[in-house]
Amino acid sequence: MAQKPSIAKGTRDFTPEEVTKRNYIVNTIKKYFEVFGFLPIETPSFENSETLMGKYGDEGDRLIFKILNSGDFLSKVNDELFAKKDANILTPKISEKALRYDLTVPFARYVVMHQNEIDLPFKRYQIQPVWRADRPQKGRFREFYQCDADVVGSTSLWQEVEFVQLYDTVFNSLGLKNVTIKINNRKILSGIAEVIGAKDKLIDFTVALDKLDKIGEDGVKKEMLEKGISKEAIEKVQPLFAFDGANAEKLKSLKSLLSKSDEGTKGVEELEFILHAIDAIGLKGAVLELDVTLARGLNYYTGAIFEVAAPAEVKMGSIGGGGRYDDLTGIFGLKDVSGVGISFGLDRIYLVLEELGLFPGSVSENTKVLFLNFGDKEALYCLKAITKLREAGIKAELYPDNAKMKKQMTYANKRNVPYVVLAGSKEIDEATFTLKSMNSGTQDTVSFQKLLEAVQH
RNA sequence: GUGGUUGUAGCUCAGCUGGUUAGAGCGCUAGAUUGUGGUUCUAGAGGUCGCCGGUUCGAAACCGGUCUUCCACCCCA
Repeated sequence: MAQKPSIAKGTRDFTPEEVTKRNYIVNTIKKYFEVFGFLPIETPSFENSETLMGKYGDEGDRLIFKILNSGDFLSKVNDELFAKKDANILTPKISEKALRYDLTVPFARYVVMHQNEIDLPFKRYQIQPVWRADRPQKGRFREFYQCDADVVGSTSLWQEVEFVQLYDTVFNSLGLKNVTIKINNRKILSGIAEVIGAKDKLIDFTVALDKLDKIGEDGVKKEMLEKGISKEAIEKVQPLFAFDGANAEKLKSLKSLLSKSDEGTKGVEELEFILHAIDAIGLKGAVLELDVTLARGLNYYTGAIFEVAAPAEVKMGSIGGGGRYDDLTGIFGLKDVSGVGISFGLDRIYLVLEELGLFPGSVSENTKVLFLNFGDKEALYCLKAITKLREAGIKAELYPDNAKMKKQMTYANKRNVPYVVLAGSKEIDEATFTLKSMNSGTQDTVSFQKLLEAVQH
């Protein structure tokens, strides 16, 4: 006897109900991607390793799933190499492909490879699974879907404005009110680091600042000290910790803080542009909030940074994120193509909607009419009617076996089928059908036309 | 990658300081009901106690390893 089967860590099966609900989210996102003018593309689930490696930092490299070479994958490894046991040297010898880690880097590769057939600015969306060799946690899986929309070939800040609208539109349509779209600008972070004289420590500085709401002011200061940022520098950032109030006030104090940094001032101006535009247009349900502590790990962001936080009552990490990257395709040799994009975290949105009970009741795609099977002659009679119902777009099916009636009825009941049709020799002789409503328990013997009408609404 | 946590019937879980044949509820199958589901009643099936090894006269229980679950950190959607 075989062992009980299992699935790999951090992966999941999806039941028909779950897939239906996931489709509901995906279809909503897809609809608005298209309404906003984005075109769909798809890329392979695995890429050449050199396309992915080194694009996400050391931490990212560790989390990339590597694919073992096919055939004799040890053929390029000699004893000397093997004896060293150095994974960094050995890995490229035995693995030349890797599973996609996100959709942005493959998109950058796509743009470079298809540069001659793409009309800039190019707006694309992509909804595909990605894989990370992470330790699973709540809302963290090793296989999960990203839903990305990006624009390349335009530096216009109107794109950022539209992305904020897109986030607002999608989450509003999903019934998810009170999401917070946090926005910041990489140039502001750079500017702050410059002003306090810690420009070489930009990454450490932003990573520490990012943790403010998690470990508090003292925790952040402690981490900055540990990373070698001077006490005087930390002193100068003090205003950031007391940052509060409306976006306009925040902008004002940022302006004075960064007056001596060209880059920082540029960042504030960009942010101001976006905030003013959104202010003038208005949002349906989301709140746009300037958050100077928002950093995001990906190193390629150069301008605006977005992150969407779920409603406060749900304990969940971010359900979306994105930003502006001025030179993403530069890593593949195509200079001066600016991009900006956002991502929706499908799996986390699912968990949030589930927790808040926001899935509409009508997402089920159930069969509407089940015809019971009393034998081949009766089944043929039923299938003719079923064919006509299907032509009318009604989900109808025949119970495949001539099983006991109780069994067939139980099946209909469990499947939550609202109507059952019984047609035996009596009905065949009269050219009628007995239609039973499973909800009320009542039944009537009717003509096909009446059956169709009854089932149609 | 670091630290902790979890695993017993299809599901949710009991199972005492190690001691006969491992239990419950729900679900499942059959019957009461020969062309009628949900409710009720009756009966029944279903477990190598995650896996491998060790301690012991004896292990679901104790020990080691491993896989898995969930959580925190790291990082991130």
